[in-house]
Amino acid sequence: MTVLSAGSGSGGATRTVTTGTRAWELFADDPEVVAARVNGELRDLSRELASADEVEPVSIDSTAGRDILRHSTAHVLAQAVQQLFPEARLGIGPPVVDGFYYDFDVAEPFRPDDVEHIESRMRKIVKEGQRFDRRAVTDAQARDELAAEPYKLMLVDLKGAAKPDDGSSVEVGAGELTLYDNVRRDGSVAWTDLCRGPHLPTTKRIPAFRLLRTAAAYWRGNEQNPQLQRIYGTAWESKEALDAHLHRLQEAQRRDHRRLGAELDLFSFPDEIGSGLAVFHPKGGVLRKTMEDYSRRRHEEAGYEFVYTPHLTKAGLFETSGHLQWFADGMFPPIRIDEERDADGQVRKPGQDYYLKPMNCPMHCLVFGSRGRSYRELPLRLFEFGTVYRNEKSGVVHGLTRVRGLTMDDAHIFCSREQLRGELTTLLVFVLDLLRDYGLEDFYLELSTKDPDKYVGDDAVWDEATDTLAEVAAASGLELVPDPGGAAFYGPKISVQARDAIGRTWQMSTIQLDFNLPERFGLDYTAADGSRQRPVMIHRALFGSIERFIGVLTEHYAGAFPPWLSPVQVVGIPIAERHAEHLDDVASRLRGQGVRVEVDRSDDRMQKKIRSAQLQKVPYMLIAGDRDVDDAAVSFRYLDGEQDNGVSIEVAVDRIVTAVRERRAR
RNA sequence: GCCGGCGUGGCGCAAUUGGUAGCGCAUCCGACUUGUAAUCGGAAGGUUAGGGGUUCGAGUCCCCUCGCCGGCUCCA
Repeated sequence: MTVLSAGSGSGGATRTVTTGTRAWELFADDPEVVAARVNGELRDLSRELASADEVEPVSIDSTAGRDILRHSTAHVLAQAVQQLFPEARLGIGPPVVDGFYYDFDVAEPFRPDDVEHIESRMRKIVKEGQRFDRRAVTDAQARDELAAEPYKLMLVDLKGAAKPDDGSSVEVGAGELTLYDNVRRDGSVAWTDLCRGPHLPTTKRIPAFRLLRTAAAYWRGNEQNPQLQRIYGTAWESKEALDAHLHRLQEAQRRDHRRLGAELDLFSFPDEIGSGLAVFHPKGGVLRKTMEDYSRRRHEEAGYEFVYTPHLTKAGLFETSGHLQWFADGMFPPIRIDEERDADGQVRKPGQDYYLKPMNCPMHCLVFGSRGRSYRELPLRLFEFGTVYRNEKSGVVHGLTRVRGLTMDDAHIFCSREQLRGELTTLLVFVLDLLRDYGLEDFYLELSTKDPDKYVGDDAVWDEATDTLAEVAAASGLELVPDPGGAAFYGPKISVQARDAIGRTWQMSTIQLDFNLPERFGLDYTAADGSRQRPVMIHRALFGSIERFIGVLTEHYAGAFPPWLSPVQVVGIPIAERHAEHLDDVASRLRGQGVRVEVDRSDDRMQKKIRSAQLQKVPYMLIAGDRDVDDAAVSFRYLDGEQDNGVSIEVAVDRIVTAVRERRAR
């Protein structure tokens, strides 16, 4: 037998033990070890080993170890729930990122104080130190023991067909069925669940956990299935790790763009307008305008041409594009213009349906098709901050990240097949460069490829395009995550995922090939040899939606935008009223250089003014008192509390203007 | 769309078993003029999201609508 050190994957000391040894005997002196990886497969510490086995300890603070901890905690949750609510039927209880959940079928949904009771019952179970005891059973035995658990019975029927992505694989694997008994110290069985394991040796080995929230969830993730009540929780290898996680949750809350949007007076969602429809206030407006202006400039430099198209169109356009056939339920219902009849009842003007546009591409196709096109015009890059409306389902609307009215920084590139490779290469570089300029640094790519059952277009073109995307992605040096079958029916796609300041990932830009729309719109151009050729179309958006991008940046920066984006860049704070004039002079010099600056002339005390500017997250506070006035200087205070006193006005203005121009962090 | 929770001045929160809607911040006015995160005093501000019902009486109980929050499903 070979015993490896945790996480080593290879090497390690070789120890000879007899068959029948149990894994825990090997790691008895290490309390962190909660399971074993035997020949690459996770096993309970109590499982017997064979002499040829390669055994690696699994530590509770490893990824696999935490999953086991969380899954075991989910069992404790389920036991607690069934003790308190004997009629509750069990769904599934897998570990998820940073935690776990368990689904229950109960007559009454859980209430907040139920959760408290459940949690304290769980603590009792943990204290009891129940052993997790594995027992292999036949299908018939399992059905017999689980007769009262209809959902578990369904899982038994699904055995082998369990999808890895719906969580059911934690209950049943492809091999034999197993039950886990929770055995008390006195040998009595407290509770049993269908589960493939592995588990912690005992409940006592759960160092720290917390129940977080309840919610409804469809059985096996399908809307057609009944809804179960889900309880979410988290569990960690130590109290400190749990606290750190709860602190991260708090941090995410502190950064919530909905909260910061109100605090910083950036935007709001007036009930009077409707769900998912934002208005930008002056401070959010200047932020947005700055973002857009910079984007426009970069697009201009990169050879894009600007177009403008209306928000509303007759139904026919979306019949041509196919949107009405595919996505009608995501579109707002039509505005019906009734037909008009004359006195004789003859139709004078036929009725018409008009739709709010959910996408800009059909309009851009019309621009391309508005006259004959030459190969000399390609690639033709049409750009628009195009506002679109999507009838998002009521339950999904969420701050700025999921809205019903949004503005895409949308472009459609029409090029020849020969140009595709070059265009995609420069495009990806352009996209990443621009995102970096806005302060996102950490990316990975996702390549969505053909769903063989659902696509249009020529296989050869698909292959070529997909290969090109893959090459371009590889050349970027970024991590590439394949998403097989994830492409839309009309073409493959690369999406850029960005990690923010606290490590969350957001889907940002998409670069999507389209073999469908040029066909549907009958677009063509005259090639050098005089033949008519069909262009390939690339859809691309960097921000995705500007609203959402503002939301993401707000959370990324926790509202403390870098100077170039900050709605108010400088606040002048006079120590006494007599110093205000001096700051007005400085302010007007800054304003002359395009800096957004205010002088706080309120009758608050200076300390209060600092606090106000701090809460508004203004990057530069310029403070002036007698000393500064005498020296023709100002004193800097930055958001981190650092000061730089007695800086000459000359230097101060230059420092700020330079930081803004170069988009520096401060 | 589904399940649950919630909706009280601009914001954050109070309001015994159904019995006169309060507080802090912000706002406005006045006083004060102070070197790095909250000076003091005063005033104004609410048909308790909207509509309907029960009741002598509803912020509180019931129904509907709208909106928000947490999930599920969805996201061209």
